[in-house]
Amino acid sequence: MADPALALQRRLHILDAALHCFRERGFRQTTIEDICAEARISPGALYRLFANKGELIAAIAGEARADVEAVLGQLDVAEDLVSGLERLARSALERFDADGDGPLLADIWAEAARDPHTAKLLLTQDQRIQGRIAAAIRLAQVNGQAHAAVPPEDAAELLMSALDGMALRRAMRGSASVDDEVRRYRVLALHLLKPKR
Amino acid sequence: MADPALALQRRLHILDAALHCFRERGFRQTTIEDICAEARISPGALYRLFANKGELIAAIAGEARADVEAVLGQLDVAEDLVSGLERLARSALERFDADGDGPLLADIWAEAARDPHTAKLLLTQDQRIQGRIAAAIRLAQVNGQAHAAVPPEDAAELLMSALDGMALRRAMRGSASVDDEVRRYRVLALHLLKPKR
DNA sequence: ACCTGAACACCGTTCAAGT
DNA sequence: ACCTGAACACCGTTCAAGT
Repeated sequence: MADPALALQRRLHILDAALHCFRERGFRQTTIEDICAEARISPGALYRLFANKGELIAAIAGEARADVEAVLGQLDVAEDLVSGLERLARSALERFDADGDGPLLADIWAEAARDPHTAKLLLTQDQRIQGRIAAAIRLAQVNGQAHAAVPPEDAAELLMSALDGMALRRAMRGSASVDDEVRRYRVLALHLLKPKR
Repeated sequence: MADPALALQRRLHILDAALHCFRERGFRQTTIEDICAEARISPGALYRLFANKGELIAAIAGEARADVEAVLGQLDVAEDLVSGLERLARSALERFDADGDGPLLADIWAEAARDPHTAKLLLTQDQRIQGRIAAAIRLAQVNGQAHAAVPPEDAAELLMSALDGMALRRAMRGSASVDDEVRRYRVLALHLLKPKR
């Protein structure tokens, strides 16, 4: 490989084309030919940079949820833990819409359930995200903002699971009002973190 | 079609073979040839009873979650609403395991996110299940078993979403202890339905 | 009326031939 | 060193030929 920097750039170019196709048609239905057409290269050129279609899928799967991690910064900035979680939920639910990346997210789950490599990738991410939320809960407890009868780790897992479940349902339905969903999610967060005495 | 009853029987036989293959290899990776070998028929025979592979997938998708509906009967029998929900969660989490039907469930979500026909099928089921849970919550409120600061429909949706999210995560991880997961789910149900006064 | 299985079109992947 | 694009193996679907 003569120029590693150039190779990386070409890889990113191809991944960009792949993302575009996967979003529109899903992993199964997009062909290598589709991706090559979108990236304006030949199959041979693609296979010099990626071993097979699965490698493209794994790369995209890792990227898609990485964006969620970026939103986590909002948790620390928020004036209130529950408001922070509400914002996190809003951005996730808005993104993983039936008309947006919802179907892609569903594809990613399916891929992870069958391919151990993708599974490990997503699990590591999940644990980071969950840890971050658990830390925010602990902080809120210290500040007296949260009573948290539930252990922080358990609460974090429940909050993530519920958000994933809601996002999946949204991917299936036409896009119902995000506001209603966020309101429901807020209720969940309140009940888990601030039980009435 | 000479004998409709025989045709139905043959359809069921083929669907049985398809389920077996889909469970093991997933929708994408199983070939028509696989299914034909499992059912001991020729491709031509299969295509006289099913229009295409998608029809097989849709049929299996509809069936897999129908079993969950059957478990709902436990809700009414349970001595306590939260215990009933706990049992529902246990049976769902046990079934949709990484070594069980978890990967199949993930495939089904992905299919529903792309195919409107499958989506409508799952949504109708979901609404029935949710309605059933909401009704159980309302009953518990009347009996004074649940305080339910949350509207029954919202609580039902949150409980279902969280269960789906947890099941998906289980499909990805190796099978962690079901007991821990069920315990967490119980905590969720308690906090949503019985806020401490 | 129903089936078989060869044939066809399509898709993931490779590799001989080019620059 | 890198690319092109024809070629190969495989898979979903069809249909001529059989019973």
